[in-house]
Amino acid sequence: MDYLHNIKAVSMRTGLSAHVIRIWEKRYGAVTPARTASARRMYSEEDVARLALLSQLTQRGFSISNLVPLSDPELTRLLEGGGLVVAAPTSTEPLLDEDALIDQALKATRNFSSKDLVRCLDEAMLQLGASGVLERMLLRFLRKIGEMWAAGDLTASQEHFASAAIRDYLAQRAQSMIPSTSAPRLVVGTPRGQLHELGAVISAALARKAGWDVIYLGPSLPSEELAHACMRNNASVLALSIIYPLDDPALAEDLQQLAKLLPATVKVFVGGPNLAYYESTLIAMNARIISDLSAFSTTLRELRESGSAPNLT
Amino acid sequence: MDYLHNIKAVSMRTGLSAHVIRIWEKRYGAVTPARTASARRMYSEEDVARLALLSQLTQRGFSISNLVPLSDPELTRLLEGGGLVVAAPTSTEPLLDEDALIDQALKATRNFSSKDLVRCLDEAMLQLGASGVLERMLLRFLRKIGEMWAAGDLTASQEHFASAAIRDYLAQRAQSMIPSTSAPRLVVGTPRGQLHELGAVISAALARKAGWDVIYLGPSLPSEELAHACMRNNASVLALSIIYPLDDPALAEDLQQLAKLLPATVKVFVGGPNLAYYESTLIAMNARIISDLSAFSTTLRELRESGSAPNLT
DNA sequence: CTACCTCTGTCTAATTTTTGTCGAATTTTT
DNA sequence: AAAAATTCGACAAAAATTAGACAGAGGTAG
Repeated sequence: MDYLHNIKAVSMRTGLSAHVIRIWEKRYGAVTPARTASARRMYSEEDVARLALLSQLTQRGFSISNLVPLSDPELTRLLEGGGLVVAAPTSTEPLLDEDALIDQALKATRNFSSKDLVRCLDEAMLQLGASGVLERMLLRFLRKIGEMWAAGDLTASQEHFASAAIRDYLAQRAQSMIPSTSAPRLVVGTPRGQLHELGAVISAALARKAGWDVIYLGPSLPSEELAHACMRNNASVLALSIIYPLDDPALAEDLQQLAKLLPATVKVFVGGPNLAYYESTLIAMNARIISDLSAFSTTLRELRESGSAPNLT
Repeated sequence: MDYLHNIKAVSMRTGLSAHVIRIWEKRYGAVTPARTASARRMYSEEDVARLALLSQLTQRGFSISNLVPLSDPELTRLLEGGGLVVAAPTSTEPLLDEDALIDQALKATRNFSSKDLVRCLDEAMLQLGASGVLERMLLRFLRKIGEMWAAGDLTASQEHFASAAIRDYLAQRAQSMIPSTSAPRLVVGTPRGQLHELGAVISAALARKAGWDVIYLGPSLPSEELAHACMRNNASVLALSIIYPLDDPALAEDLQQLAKLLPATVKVFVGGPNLAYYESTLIAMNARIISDLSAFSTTLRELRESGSAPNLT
């Protein structure tokens, strides 16, 4: 019934090293495990759960000494609330507006500093909320990067670096929501030749947040592949991001082919800074152009709720 | 009807050595097999099942002395609740385990099931440890994907999906170690034309684990960009992954140019399934070919400790 | 800006307990 | 006779314990 765990098992389950588990006990009394006759620590299931919570929260930047006085339910709330519950600890910095945050993010990108970029995004999450970051800030950031790149103020490696760092950030912090089994599927990617994946990354995070079961494919997929992935997974939406180049005849052709391959049940959404060149093609294939991410988000929610997705195997 | 097994058979079915089975009986009374008139141990099917459970659980860090007092249903519950495994009963060679995990991962990839893929990776982390997963399993998985893709058994979208899912997984669970300020820098990416980033992802995770400050650039960067990123960040190592195509003359040229652009202080490591085509170029540019990831890992640790990295802003 | 301080995690060393492996002598099975 | 199991004791390796030292990050006061 109440099995007790040795420190090794606890270490494996919580991701904390045995050293840290002991030192937390000694310094802060984080948990007080039972002891065997020979002084081995034996942890209850509750101990393990608490340590797991502490582990998650310290990884997000909370300090262990502040965490320890809290009860388990408080820790849980903190974790779920994304840290919004408790006042920011002793930050005397002036509140940054969206523009300042974007500037900071650009600076971090220029310096290849993932640490600074993460800090900036954390700050932005607090200031603007998840939807503010996804729907507005990151989008503007992305456009800005595009402009600077075109102007030669930013290198491709810096752009790639930022994409990768933001991708990792979103994977880590964006709610790792497990989509319900009834969630409709959405395939995200960029078409062939489109190497910039940040737009797709943002859309994927947004869709996950809207309760969709997202299948993320990454950049540069030919139309057969996109169509195959949609059909194989019975997806009801395909979201594409087009950023550069913005006038690729091969891409227009590819899109036309995509329209032929794709069953009519799959709605196509396309986003990008300036889709004028592809507009006629997109209209012909009945794709919807995303110009506003919050509208995209709303649409996804509506689609999900209207449940127009008869999912079968 | 109740067939009884001799100790050898039990040993093979549970993966435990005959020695261990006996000593567990003697010290802890793990099971009490029937005996023949001449004192041979004869194990029932239930005995075998219990030993198999114990074997699985000890492999995960539970200690045998704690386990023995539990009943079979309790052991089962522990196995299911504590780990994330469904676990086929009683199949146990370590080699087979790794193969089975890879098979599972391939199946998840084919089905575009990130849930299954994550579960499989969690399981693998427990069974093989982080370095086992990074240095062996994922590498073999990657090769297998390459083969299947070449054979037409897997689509590009499936390959992309797996890359993205594994990338997210590693971002989430691999310890988001914050490198110390004195950590030497390493730039990771794939050269121009190389769209498959999984190899680079694995190297990046490995390097982070070895205490390096990793700057991840993602796929397909021209040599100027790679060189620029290295110099801009005062990196001491550049790690490249080359997977497909394996005979691209443009890439060979690009590598030569890279050698010219890169300062001599930057060591170059290159990994890939079969680098014969580029070998002469790589040797000429004094790059080191990675054929064994655990050796790569060791080398990185050594380099870091020998501390030949005068870092400046 | 520097010098100090605290917080936190890592690491080492010496010791003890737990656990797995081995060899030798003996008996049974093939 | 060779192969397989048995028991027993010895031993080696792994894991856990304590205590203390140490280093990096970040904050604070001068």
